[in-house]
Amino acid sequence: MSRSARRAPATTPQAPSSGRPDPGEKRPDPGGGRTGVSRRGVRARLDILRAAGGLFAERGYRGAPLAAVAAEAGMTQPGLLHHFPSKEHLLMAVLAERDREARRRMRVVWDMGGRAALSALEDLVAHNAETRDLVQLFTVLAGESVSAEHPAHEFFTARYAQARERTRRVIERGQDRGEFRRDVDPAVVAALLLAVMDGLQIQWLLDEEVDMRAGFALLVDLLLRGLDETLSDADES
Amino acid sequence: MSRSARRAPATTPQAPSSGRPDPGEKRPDPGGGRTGVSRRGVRARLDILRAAGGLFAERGYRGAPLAAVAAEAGMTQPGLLHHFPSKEHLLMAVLAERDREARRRMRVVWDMGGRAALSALEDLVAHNAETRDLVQLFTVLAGESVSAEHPAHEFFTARYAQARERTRRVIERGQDRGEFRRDVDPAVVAALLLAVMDGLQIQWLLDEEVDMRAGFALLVDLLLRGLDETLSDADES
DNA sequence: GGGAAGACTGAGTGGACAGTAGGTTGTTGC
DNA sequence: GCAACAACCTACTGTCCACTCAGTCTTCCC
Repeated sequence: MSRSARRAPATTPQAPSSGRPDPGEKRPDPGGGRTGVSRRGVRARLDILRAAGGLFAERGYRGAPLAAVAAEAGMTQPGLLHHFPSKEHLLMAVLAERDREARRRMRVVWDMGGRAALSALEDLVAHNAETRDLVQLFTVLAGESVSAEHPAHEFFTARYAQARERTRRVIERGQDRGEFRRDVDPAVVAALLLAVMDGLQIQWLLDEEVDMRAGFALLVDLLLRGLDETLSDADES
Repeated sequence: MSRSARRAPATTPQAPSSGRPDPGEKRPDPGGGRTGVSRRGVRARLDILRAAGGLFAERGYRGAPLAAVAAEAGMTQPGLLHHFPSKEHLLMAVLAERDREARRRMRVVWDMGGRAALSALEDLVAHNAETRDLVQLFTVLAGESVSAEHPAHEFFTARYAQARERTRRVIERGQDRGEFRRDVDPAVVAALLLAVMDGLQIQWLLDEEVDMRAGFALLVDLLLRGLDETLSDADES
């Protein structure tokens, strides 16, 4: 009778790995046996995901009751649970959905390398400063999920590990091209870049006066100066 | 009959501003009327604050039931509520307590200026890497409290504002001494420094492999190079 | 247009949890 | 040692909330 006796909602963001069809993914052809999701259902799922994204961002996962999400989506709470078998499944679906959007934007950066990637990252930060909802969702949930038993803990652990890995490769590519000095650890630069983005987001969310763009631009400027291959003076005090 | 009809626990961290004596603050002399806190009570309060600090760090404020805190402190839940009239009061007391410790460490940095302060900050980061509990408490609660209606929202807003302001002055002092270039905004540098500390903490808490010290050292190195008064070449591409 | 599956609703259930009431035990100043 | 108050405890209340059940309405393929 324990709470976690039901089917676990899968730590990987893509799908709750249950027998149900992947939510939000419209099946192109139901085939023969009239099984799947109706057009109305697809719409309802999108409404729920949108509502959940907003409320989780505003109040956090634990602070947002399912009934509030359902009301925001224009239905009752059991109605919502028809589409997502549990609150945890809903959370993972929201993360998968929003993560897809975030990754699409990051791909622009990851596909480049060196200096170009850094200025693409600056553009991303500028874009983030316009989309408070998405930023707040990930910041609030990342903070909440530092606790080991939070349902999104493993999601964020994996997400950060991957982001660091890909960003590290971006820096390495810059080194390979001779744009950056080789005596700094690309992994450390990657962690630093991600840290600045997150840290500035927290401050910005708490106080809109904080200028994320200026802060990140300063870091990029410092990196471009400090990592410049041509200026490698060896002054180690 | 609303939940918030009871006495609000004060947004400033120092005291719940209620008629009760300031918790955790042993009254030096009860005077005449036999009013105050017994030696046993002082001990109990400290136990509760320690337990609450640990559990709030582990599970977050909303995720940690009062009964669990009480059990950890060796008493029942109503026993705990004898010392702290509500969970919210307890949270503010924990924050006040731990913040005092954190400020004491920051004072070393703030009392200095320029380069010396930056290396003092490095020491602080190194110290943080040894005290996971305190770091996790503030990281988890800061994330949770981004939501506007979180009880600690205003606490963290004020805390960050003050930290930025004091760090800004540290940078300004460096400029006044001629250690740093004057063409960078000290407020932006301050936000950047705090952002890196927070961002690295999140990554480190999710994955201990992340090297906070190396990340912060890199930033300081970049700052020392980039802000060096003597090397002010005016290459603005 | 009939029927089967999907998309719901209203009315619960059970458990977790913050806070209360009122009584009992411990401590301390006189 | 004895008031008086602090420091508890047991038992309870009210509420919130995730989730269930049993049924009704809607969609959509044939």
